[in-house]
Amino acid sequence: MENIEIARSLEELADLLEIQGANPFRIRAYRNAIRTVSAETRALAGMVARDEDLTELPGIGKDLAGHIRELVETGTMEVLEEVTREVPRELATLTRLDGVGPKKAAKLWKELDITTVDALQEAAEAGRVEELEGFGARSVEKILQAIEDYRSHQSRFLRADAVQYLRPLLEHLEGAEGIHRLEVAGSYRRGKETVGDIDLLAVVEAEDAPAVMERFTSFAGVERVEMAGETRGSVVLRSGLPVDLRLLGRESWGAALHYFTGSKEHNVEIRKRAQGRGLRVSEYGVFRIPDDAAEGGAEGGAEPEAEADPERGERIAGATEEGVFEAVELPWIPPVLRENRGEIQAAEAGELPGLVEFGDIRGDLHMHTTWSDGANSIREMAEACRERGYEYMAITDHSQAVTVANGLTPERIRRQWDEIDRARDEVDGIRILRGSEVDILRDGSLDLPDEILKELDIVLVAVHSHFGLDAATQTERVTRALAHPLVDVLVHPTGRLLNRREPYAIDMETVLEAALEHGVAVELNTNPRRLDLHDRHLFRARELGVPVVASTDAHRIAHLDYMEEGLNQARRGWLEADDIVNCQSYNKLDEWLRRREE
DNA sequence: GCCGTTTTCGGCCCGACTGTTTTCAGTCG
Repeated sequence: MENIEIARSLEELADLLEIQGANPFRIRAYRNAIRTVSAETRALAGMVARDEDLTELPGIGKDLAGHIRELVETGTMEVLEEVTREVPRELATLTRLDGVGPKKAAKLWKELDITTVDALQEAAEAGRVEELEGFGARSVEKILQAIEDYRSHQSRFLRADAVQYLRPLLEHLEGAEGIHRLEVAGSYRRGKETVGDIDLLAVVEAEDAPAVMERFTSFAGVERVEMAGETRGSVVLRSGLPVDLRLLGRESWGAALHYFTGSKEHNVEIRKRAQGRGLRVSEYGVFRIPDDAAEGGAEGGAEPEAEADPERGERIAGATEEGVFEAVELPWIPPVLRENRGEIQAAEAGELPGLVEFGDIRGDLHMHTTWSDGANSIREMAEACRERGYEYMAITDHSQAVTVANGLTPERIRRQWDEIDRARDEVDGIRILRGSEVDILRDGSLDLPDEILKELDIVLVAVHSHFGLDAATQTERVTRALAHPLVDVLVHPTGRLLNRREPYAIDMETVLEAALEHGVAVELNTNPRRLDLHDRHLFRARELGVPVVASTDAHRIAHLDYMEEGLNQARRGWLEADDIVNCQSYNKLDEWLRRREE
């Protein structure tokens, strides 16, 4: 069982418990555990099998360790069975709707016996929902809109797509009177491969705020305005991309940038850390909590806490992000690392990684040409790589089994070598390696004979068929390929296509261990639709010492530019130039490639 | 349900906006 499946079961449990009205702190504990499980790079199932202590993991205590163990061993959890006897399983999906939380879901179910999105839509259209206490005509309107969004836009936006939709809005805002600074925060700034929405921050003078908000909501590309308050506005663009804008003063810029960059998990840790130092961190700044801030229970709940002034206490930081970190005694942490995956501890110990930069890349080792399914010739690709300042490159067309991509037979490969030789003569200043993206056949054998592989400078291997094998078989298939002595790199290791295809079932921990054992590298495929391996597995590869190749899998010249943005994923996996094979000089690369001759 | 340079008991992150409310609950980020 994969960690993601464990997380999913725990999530279902947490959702249902919340609808049931369980202790909110218990729910929070479950949610913390879910984050731990999904962020963990080792397979929990393996830990269970080896009888390792799960309570070592943060947020997992005796009870949750027991639940997870039970889930791994039996496929279910008694505690989940128990809840589902009382609360219908499907009810959790209602809370996926914008504006519907556990309380409303519970009410819909108890009062109207609604458990599915379909039933909710029917009831809402029939006018039954707006009669409920706490609901009204406006709520129903929002629920119907949320249902429509849910059906049309279940997936997140590719970062690369979001960039396109966002650009005109940024230009529209940059021309506005009264905006002193404008920046995109959120998961976009953290370099995530997909974004759910866009968080914009702008510094404005208080008197300019209404006009700026008006300019934002009146942008021609806005399809509808969700809300527009004094400091916060929210719209949906025609592309479906939701965009939030927050207006703030200069003194809060750093605090707000930090706060809205997230991640939520990172922020929670920072706030806890601040609290331990007698400080309060919010999007407005860092404040010293005044001594007279009553601890006491004497208030008897008479005075509503909501009245609290967000600016209370002495402001000690907030204008810059550096200042916010400094207030909690940390160096500035790059946004790509802010996922609460150990960056705070690393920062404290002065051990933040020196993240890889585009300038560190010396070559691209995965690309296609007109020989298989690419659009440009070998020579054109070579010239384009040289223009990008690379020292070396590899031509890696498909092998024969991938017939849809016009894969190369051994005979055609030999002929291709002649053309590579000619390109080597014609294009100066770059080393052209002869390679192949060799198909891993169903049984884990390779699609080309050893006598061909031996004469290649670099051998990539990949799965392009039989995605549906069960995890054990798929893992066995791939690890068998990695054990072949002539293999250099496993490319797009999980096969995922963002928003289109889930990774195939495979135990990546076992695959990475096999790669380490056989001296094989794994790829970070920087195509924005793949970004495969993803950050957690890159992090794990680095931890184990498995080398990584970052490559574009370009099928035309323009795709060579995927490298720059794609490296966000490498940075999110904490990779430094030393961890990446194609950041090494040609001599070092050549040395590594020759290891297989020994 | 988890956790411990305030604590093994009593805490658990902070604030804005909306809608349906006459003072606040729910939801979201």
